[in-house]
Amino acid sequence: MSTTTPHALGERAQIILKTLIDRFIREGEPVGSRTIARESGLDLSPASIRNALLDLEEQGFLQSPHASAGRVPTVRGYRLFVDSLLTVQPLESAQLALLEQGFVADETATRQQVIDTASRLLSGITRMAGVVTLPRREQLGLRHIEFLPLSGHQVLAVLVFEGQEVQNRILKVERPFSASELQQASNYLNTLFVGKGIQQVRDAIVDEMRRTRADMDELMRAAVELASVVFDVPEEADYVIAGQSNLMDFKELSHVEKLRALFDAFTAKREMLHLLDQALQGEGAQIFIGEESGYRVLDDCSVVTAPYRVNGQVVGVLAVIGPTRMAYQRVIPIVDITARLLGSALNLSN
Amino acid sequence: MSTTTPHALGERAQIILKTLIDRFIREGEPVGSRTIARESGLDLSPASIRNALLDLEEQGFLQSPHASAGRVPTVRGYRLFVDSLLTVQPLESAQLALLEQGFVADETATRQQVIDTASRLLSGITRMAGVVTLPRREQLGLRHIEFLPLSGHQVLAVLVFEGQEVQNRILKVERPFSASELQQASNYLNTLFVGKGIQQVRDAIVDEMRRTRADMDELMRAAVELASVVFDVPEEADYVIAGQSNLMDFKELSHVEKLRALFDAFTAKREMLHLLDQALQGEGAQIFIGEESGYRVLDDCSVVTAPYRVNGQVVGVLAVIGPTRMAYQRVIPIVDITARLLGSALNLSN
DNA sequence: CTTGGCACTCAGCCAGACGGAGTGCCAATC
DNA sequence: GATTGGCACTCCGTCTGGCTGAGTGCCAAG
Repeated sequence: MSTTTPHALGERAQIILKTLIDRFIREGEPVGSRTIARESGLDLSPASIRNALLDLEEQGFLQSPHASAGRVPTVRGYRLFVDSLLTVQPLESAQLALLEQGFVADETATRQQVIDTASRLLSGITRMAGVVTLPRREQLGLRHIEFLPLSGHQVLAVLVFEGQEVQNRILKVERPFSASELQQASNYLNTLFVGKGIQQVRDAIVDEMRRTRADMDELMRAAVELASVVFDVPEEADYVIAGQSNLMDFKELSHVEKLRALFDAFTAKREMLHLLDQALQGEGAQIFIGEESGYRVLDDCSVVTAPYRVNGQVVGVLAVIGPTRMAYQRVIPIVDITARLLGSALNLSN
Repeated sequence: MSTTTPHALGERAQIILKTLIDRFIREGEPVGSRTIARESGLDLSPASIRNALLDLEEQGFLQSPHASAGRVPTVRGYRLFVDSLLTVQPLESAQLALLEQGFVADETATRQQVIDTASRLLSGITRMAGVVTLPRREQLGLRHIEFLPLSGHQVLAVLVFEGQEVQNRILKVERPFSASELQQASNYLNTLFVGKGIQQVRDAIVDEMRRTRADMDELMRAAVELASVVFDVPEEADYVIAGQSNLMDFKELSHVEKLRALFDAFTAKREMLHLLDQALQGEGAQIFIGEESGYRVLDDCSVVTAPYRVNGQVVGVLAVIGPTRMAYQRVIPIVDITARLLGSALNLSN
């Protein structure tokens, strides 16, 4: 809003800003001119640094908590840092090993277990909160559909998707169906739907219903009816979170009220899902710093996200949530690699 | 350990203890003699009260945080209070209505949804944390078993139990089975197992395997093999928790480290499950006060539990977790009634 | 442009003082 | 013998003022 110039910062200013943020991320306390003079490698006196800091503050990259403290990055400062000052560290081999072991090919692992593992690993390695959204079925191909008779007017529908996803739904039906009727219905629907994504299936259902008139027997019509009920249920997005309590250790979040609001948002899920959905759209890793997320509860947090793929399709997002003062250089590659590993762990089972 | 006498407290002492604890539960601050003199209705001077308090302290029902504060109940004091001093309040009708609405008969609700609702209601009404264990399949009768062919060497097993419980498992198999083979296998197993509890099913499997020799064809043998794999998987107990963050508002828990330990215990689940398991054994409502639970993280908490039933069988537990200073008179009936409502909500769908 | 010097600001910490709440004990009273 | 008023004492919480250290902004000299 009050942006005045594109601010192509001079190299000098960039170095100073970078050392300041580096230091602040490491130590968590406002950084003064003397410190920067020592650590920047610039061979300038504190006084000169002070001048530069004053400029940076005027341009909105820094601020001081009070008159005689050092300086602290603003959201704007972090943004610049992340976008162009950051030197992404390669992942430490110990942590890489940890990740790979966590995803070691285990054919018996359920989808849920794999997802849980992913978020636990994220939070464990970063010591912050790890989030993984469940894969959106919308994007997954259907492997199998089956109807089973329960008592009288209840039918159990079983949907099997790519990527370890199995889904059950109990339906009420008008008249009882026998096992063999349901068997036929399942067979019929399988020939129609297998391999398609949910949206395609829906389209196919509409098609079938249109063509229904002449060439279909009553059973097939019933089958399509059932299918239309099953696939009509809108998918509810959801996610798994781990390591919430890690966030309690950061002093910048330790205000009880804020923390509580944050935790509540985690369980309410709605706002969180909105945010993660944005990350789903984008291509690669994405970072939301402080207020950028647009959600009050996240004002003091940053969110580092990366989408993951099954069968080449983006089906979900993982994220690390922590204080704005987080070690972005470290977190970014962690999220990135975990996304890849998770993707292939889910693929593997098709 | 250092119990000296059965301590049949005099009526006088009981009244004083009760008013003190009542007051402390309401206000959360150490209670002094003057307050009790005013509130007990005993028409005694503070000085007399002081004498009585001194006795109660010596007998271990009270303690003072420091020399010139009022007094506070010990675990022992709460115990006595809960066991014999407590006047259980009937549930306010507003809250009763809330509960009943929450469980309004909804045939389409899944087991998971019903359980979630229960724990949310518990936490919502008590403003503390609500916990509900998932129903133990061990106790539930099997309604249906089915095998479905997936690709090549994978078979999907679907188990349907009483009480909305559906369970999927993907199995590896030695040789591919055709759909009709699996159909036959399912039929066969259904005739053997339906209506039985898991343990009975396991027994039946062992039986079948013994009788296998002569009168069974290869397919049936395979069927039993499959079943033995499916039912061999030990059930992992689990629970759902809601309103964790409510606990952050209690000053007695607000020490960050403790709170964090507590939250971690909630997600680690192991110790919690142990405790809840004890409650499963007992008959009715059960209360663990402070250290009575035997788990360090719960030292400053009390847990009020009640088991719930499906088909007359106890299959799970619900609990409210809060600070030792909680309104037991209010919480006990809430947990109790919720248990009943949850039980019938789950029953209803068989 | 850079630098040393300087006055100034401000948070954090310590020490001391004070008031309030509540106690334990004792001697007087019913 | 239980009950009570009186009293000295303890201890917490809060407020105060003073001090220190860190860091600043500005200015004038290099």
